[in-house]
Amino acid sequence: MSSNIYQKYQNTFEQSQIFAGLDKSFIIDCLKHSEIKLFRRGQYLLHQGDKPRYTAFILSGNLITLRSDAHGNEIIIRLLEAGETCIEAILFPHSISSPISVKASRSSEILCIPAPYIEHICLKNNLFSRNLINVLAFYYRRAMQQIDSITMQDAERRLGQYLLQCYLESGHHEHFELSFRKTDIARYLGMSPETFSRTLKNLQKQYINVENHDISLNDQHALCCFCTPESAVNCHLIEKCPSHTITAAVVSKRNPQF
Amino acid sequence: MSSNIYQKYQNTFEQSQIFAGLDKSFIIDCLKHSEIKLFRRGQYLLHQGDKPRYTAFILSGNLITLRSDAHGNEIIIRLLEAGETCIEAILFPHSISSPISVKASRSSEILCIPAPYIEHICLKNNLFSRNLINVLAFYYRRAMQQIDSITMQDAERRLGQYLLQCYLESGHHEHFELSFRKTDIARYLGMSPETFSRTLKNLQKQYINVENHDISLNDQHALCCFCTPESAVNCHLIEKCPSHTITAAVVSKRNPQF
DNA sequence: CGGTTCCTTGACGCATATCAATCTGTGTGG
DNA sequence: CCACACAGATTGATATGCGTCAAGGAACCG
Repeated sequence: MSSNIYQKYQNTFEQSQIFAGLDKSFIIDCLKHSEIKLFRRGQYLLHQGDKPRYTAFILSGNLITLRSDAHGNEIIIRLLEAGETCIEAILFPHSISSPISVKASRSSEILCIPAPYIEHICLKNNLFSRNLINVLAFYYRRAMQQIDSITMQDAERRLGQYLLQCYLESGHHEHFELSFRKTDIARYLGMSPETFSRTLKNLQKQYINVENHDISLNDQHALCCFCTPESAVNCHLIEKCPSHTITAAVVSKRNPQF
Repeated sequence: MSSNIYQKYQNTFEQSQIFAGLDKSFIIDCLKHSEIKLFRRGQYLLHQGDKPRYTAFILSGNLITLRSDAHGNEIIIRLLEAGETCIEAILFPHSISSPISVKASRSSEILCIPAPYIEHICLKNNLFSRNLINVLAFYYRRAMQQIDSITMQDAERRLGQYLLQCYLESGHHEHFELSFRKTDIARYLGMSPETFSRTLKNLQKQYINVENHDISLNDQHALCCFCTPESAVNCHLIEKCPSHTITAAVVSKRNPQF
């Protein structure tokens, strides 16, 4: 039973940060203590203000984490793919109210790992708690980048960086597609859907070709001008890249004080 | 030696999140493996792009974490007081380059806890690694709030919320002072120093009195209109508060889906 | 095929950044 | 102790990026 599920999603487990390095028996034990739920598009896993009961691991589909204010305005914090987790940060310390909502952006199979079990394996398994620390640290750093880019970069740079990231995550395919609705990507990048649309049109003139949700780069290096130290890490064309040498120079210019 | 230092800063240790619940011997052992350094105003503990060597625990003074782009523009991620830590998130996984710089905003005594020792006690002491998870989760949630307020709130609301937070942290003293330079607070709140200055002047007309870095509230509830679910948790005047009932209603309106 | 949701496009206004000048406070050295 | 210097803060004038409002168009789904 759990074994079947393990095999079906083995790749997803192995490539995830949260289960990295953990063996089959650990994951199967985790599956036995958890529940798999199906969420349809637009359905909520958690509402702002609720107390979370489990951590969500995406087996398939996409989730969105968001915050909304009293006027109903929404801002999207994260766009999640299979193998990612959310609602980890809200379990610690337990019994706090959630500052975010989580909803499915398309039909998604979610592994719901109960909060008490998470606490249990945190204490029992050092590798798991180490993984959890890595995950939290990773998303915390990503949040810093978001703050940075929202305050210091204009809409075009933000969108360009996002597209570059999609390109790199697609495995350097010059043709890829957006996994989320444009409205959601817009809110994730801190801009209105209208601005998103206009900005994409501008980029189209210079770097890319857009057809609905399909993006094609004019050439391999089309988006290189949007490279950052963070995205450079995931790029395996660095050596040949004209703009990377510049980026690298800027970063290494600074010297440690001690 | 280490024992003297422990006694001098006992309160700071006990009230910190990272050492919460850990006993004297643990902290003294930690002191023995660490080094106390003095940083003067403006001096850097870490530059963007460097590999961090330790976690910084503030014994006294103030630190600032920031990011800067190629043009020299800076944005401030956190403003830290005694008892807080930074450079924890950057140690996991180890040997990544720092996405942030850290500098002292005034003369500060910093306990520098070496990265290898942190890793060591993470594996050895479950309570410590639990604390670390709490700390990371806490700052991650704070970063989400920052993203939220930068995109959805105007300058006046952001500054009002910040002042309310200062008021609450001061222990509800109607008179308190800003612990940081106004320029730095401005960049932390995602606005220019000029906008900060103008916005503060606007608030002065209605809610508060400002004299340099000294702030006095017109009355206990002067800043209540800037209350959020996050700040409400730290407020012990909630029952009597006119605006809180409204905030509470908004939050509890949403129902869990299951 | 009709309806709904999502996306696009245009016109307009505002909040906030930027530039530039002045003012204030603080600390330093003579 | 005063005067000078400098960083920080304020203030005004101007520019602009982006949000908002409103309407039209395209794609999708039952």
